[in-house]
Formats: sequence, C-alpha cells, structure tokens
Amino acid sequence: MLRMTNQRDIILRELQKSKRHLTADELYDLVKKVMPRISLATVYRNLEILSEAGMIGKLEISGRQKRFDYDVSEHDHIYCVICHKVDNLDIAHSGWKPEEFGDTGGYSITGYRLEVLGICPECLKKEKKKEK
Amino acid sequence: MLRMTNQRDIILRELQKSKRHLTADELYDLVKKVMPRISLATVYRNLEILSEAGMIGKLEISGRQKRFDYDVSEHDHIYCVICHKVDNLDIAHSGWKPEEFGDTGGYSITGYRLEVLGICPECLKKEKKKEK
DNA sequence: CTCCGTGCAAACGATTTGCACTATG
DNA sequence: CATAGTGCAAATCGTTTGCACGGAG
Repeated sequence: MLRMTNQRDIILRELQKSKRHLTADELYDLVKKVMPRISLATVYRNLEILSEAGMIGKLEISGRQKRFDYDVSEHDHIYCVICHKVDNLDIAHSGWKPEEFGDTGGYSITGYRLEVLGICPECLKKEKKKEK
Repeated sequence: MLRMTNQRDIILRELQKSKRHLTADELYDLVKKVMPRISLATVYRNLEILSEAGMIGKLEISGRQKRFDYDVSEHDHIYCVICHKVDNLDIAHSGWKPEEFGDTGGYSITGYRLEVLGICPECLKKEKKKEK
C-alpha cells in the first residue's frame, strides 16, 4: 500500500501550492528548495504513483513533456503554442458523451482528449512588441 | 526548393501505400525493404519536410511517438489505448469554431486537437479471449 | 558546379531502471 | 523487521545534429 513518505508529501504539496501545470523537472526545482537531496527519479516515480492513485492528474500534451495537474476534477486544457504553458479550460464543451461520436469503426470508446491551442496573454503582449 | 530525391519519393509513396498512421521507425522498416541503405535520420528529416510542405500530416498524439498521416484533409483521430494504433475519425464534430470556446482566459485561439480514445476491434477481440 | 540531401555516428532531452541503502508502517 | 521507497548513475527511447560525401537541378 501507499506509504506517505516525506518526499511524496512535499511533491504533492508543492504541486498543489503552485496552482500550475508543471513538468517533472519544473517541480523538481521547486521541491529541491525544500529538500535539496531529492533526486529527479524520485519526482518522476512519485508523480506516476500519485497520478495512478488519482491524487493528481497527468497531462499528456501532444509531443511534449508530460505535465501534472493539481486539479483532479474533469476539465480540458488550453495551451500556448509559443511558451507551452498549460491552463485549465473551464467552459463546458456541451455534453460530449462517448456515444455521440457516431460511427467509430468498431472501436469501443473509453474517452477523449480535447486540447485547445492558442497564444497566452503574456505571449500575445510579446508578439505585439516585436511587431513594432 | 524541394528536390524530389529517390528516398523522399519512396518514403512518401510507402506511407500513402500503407494507408496507415505510421511512426518514423515503422515507416523506416517498410522503406528499408525497397532501399536497404537508407538511414533512419533521412526518414525523420523527410517526414518533417513533407509535413511542412503539406504533403503529409503530422500527428502528435499525447505522450507518444509521432505518427504521420497519408491523408492531408482535415479530420480528427481515434486511437487504441491498448495497441496504440491510430485511425481516422470521419464524423463531423458539428461546427467547432475557435470562437465557440467561450472564455479562454485571454488566450487567442489558434486551433484545437481532438483525440478520441478507445479500444480497437482487434484488441477488443483479444480482451474477450482473456476473460474466458 | 552548386548546394540540398544523404548516411553515419554521436549528441540530445525526457524518462526509466538496476542497485545497494534507508526508513515507513 | 519486511518491504516500499530512495538516491545515484547508467540505460533507454525517440529524435536531432555535425560532418564529410554524393547527386539533383
């Protein structure tokens, strides 16, 4: 069963405190400030275990590093194509149920992933500056 | 400008012939049968170039290897959570336009990616056998 | 002939793993 | 005190890159 070790506890707490969607190494940097001798492997291992246990979410954004989500409730994500930041998307994408996908070529549907792509406010600002 | 080399031509042709969503190394194996001395790097380079040129599609399925699409027309994908095969999803997800995502926290929307997850017919069959 | 493209091997970034040690329950 | 978890370094996986050579335009 799940032992609540010091490192596991700190990893979980730091992720929740950040209120962001961090990559393993970003979180590693944060956690090191509290527990300098922790190893990156431990961070990876625990993020995997915590997400398996449903205590955090795992975000597999297309073709990039995994990110981990402090918010376990169901929601989609938007991410910035420039800085790769990820944010929660709160809007309801009005009632998508597996059954609504119609003919799926014999697949049994288990879920879906919606990723909205865009440019975040910060990067929009920077883009405008460049134009000048 | 784009030189049509022998390797480029074969890579493109083999992908189209396969009618599947292949990874670079799957395609490499196919192409090697026709041109044994081709290198994996060349396959990667050309897939990148061909997708840039809009002659094939690039699929960045969450957290996995990239796959390349013989079909350039706009469509979403479904993929098998067991064998990781990817198929086209032809159904219209009725009129999604960037503007319809509502409040996006100041992001300027550039697109979205919809991935439906499921179990493919082949894997469903295998699962049933296991149950016995 | 001029470069773009190639093959090869080495480099790379993200993640995982084998191992001997440590500490939780 | 059993065994899950740790730190470290090395391994792995997918992908990219530097370089000298080769071939398309």
